[in-house]
Amino acid sequence: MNIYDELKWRGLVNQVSDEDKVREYLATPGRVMYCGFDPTAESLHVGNLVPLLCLARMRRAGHKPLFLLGGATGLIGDPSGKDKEREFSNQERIFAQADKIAAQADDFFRKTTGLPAEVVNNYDWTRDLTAIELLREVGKHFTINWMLAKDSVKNRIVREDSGISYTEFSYMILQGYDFYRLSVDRDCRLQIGGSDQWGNITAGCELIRRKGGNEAFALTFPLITTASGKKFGKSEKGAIFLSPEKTSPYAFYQFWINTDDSDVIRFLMYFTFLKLEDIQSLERELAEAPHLRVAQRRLAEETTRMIHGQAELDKVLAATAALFGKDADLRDLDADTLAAALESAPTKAYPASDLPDLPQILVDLGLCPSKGQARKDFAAGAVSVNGQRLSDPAYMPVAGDFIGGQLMVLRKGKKNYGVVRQQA
RNA sequence: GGUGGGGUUCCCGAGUGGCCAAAGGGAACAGACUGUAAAUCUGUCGGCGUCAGCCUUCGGAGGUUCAAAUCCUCCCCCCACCA
Repeated sequence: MNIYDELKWRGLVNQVSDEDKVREYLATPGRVMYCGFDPTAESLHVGNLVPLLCLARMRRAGHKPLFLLGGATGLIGDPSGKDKEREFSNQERIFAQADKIAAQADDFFRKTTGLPAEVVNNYDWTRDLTAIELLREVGKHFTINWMLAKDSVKNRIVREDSGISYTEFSYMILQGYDFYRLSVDRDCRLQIGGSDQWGNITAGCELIRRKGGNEAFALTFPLITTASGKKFGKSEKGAIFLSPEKTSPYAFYQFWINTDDSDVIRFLMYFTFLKLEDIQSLERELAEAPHLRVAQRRLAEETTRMIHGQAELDKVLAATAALFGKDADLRDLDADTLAAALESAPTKAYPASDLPDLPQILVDLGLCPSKGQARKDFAAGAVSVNGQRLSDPAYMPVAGDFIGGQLMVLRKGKKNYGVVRQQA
């Protein structure tokens, strides 16, 4: 099947500049396409997964996707989808973040396609561009009238309270120039991106056309939403990052396994490489036995393996079985298994002789924001020690509460764990 | 520059001298029910606390008062209309 049609049944096509021509373009293997990522953080997050995966899908379909790192555009600030002008962050920081993201992209491509990522950085061709060159070679091809009509600009001009700086206003020109350069240097004729990138992408198509190059195409993905209308990709604790340093594999897996029934089938299409018939069979299982959560498990496994690898997934599954399994009595487990299961849970060590009270420990572990709240949580029956609910905040743990003489497992709510260790 | 309207606890938004840690809604957290889902119901929702109370908060700085988010003065910021 043409990769374009696969994107289509997965529900990943929001807008295309020319459906027939894009399909035709993608019908021949070895085609080049790109998607840009501005290094505005030190790690990509699950919100970047759709475009990232799409590049991998392209390669798996025999094409040559480019991962464009926005070293230059990251210094400017994309107004798309933002209702306010943003602060600059300094250049060193952007570049350091760019290095991390490049490494992350590389890791992702090796895991999903077996080959390293092909990373290009727009700073490389923007760095030496003079203002005169930019204005003569690029600026001349854009009319202000046309630029003002773009949603990203219009939305900001309409707002009396924010406006848009000339810097951010110019962002689309730089991104357009990227596309132009890649079309000339790499014969890249397709740019993909989130739905908010439509204006920026078509700016590139327009520039390429006006400068007399090949016709170029735009394709955007839909905005990923959840059935409940919440923003996708945020947990209570904030964004879910792909970097294990910022979001542990355990937390990553938990994010996916908690997906709503009403979202999970869609997400399997967006975020996995599973075939349509496999997803349909999961859909049937979900309908027949929702409590088994087969679809959610599969989604969490596929995504965790994709990002963190099989070895990390195995550890996460062991931890999950220990903490949420049917007959998981924490006391039956040996301390080592438990320690491994709770590897990513917050841990605190105290001298055996000088243990603070439990509310203080909950605060230290970050499970409760304050001691007052911790006491309220005790009163509400939200706290358990080694799997046993405990309602007395004044309870002082004894030696026997430390499994294997080493660790005590605290839980607040249904799924917030912390580990207390005894210091010798 | 002129005139008018504003800045309240995470967000929206009431409150115009004591009954205000401040209505209501949202978000969030927890409990019940479940399936580590959704919906629903219940509770909590500034900090500390031996739950009596203490401390901090209503743009900022002063002042009036026994007592201020509420009154006065100055300052900062935002919005609307006019120039």
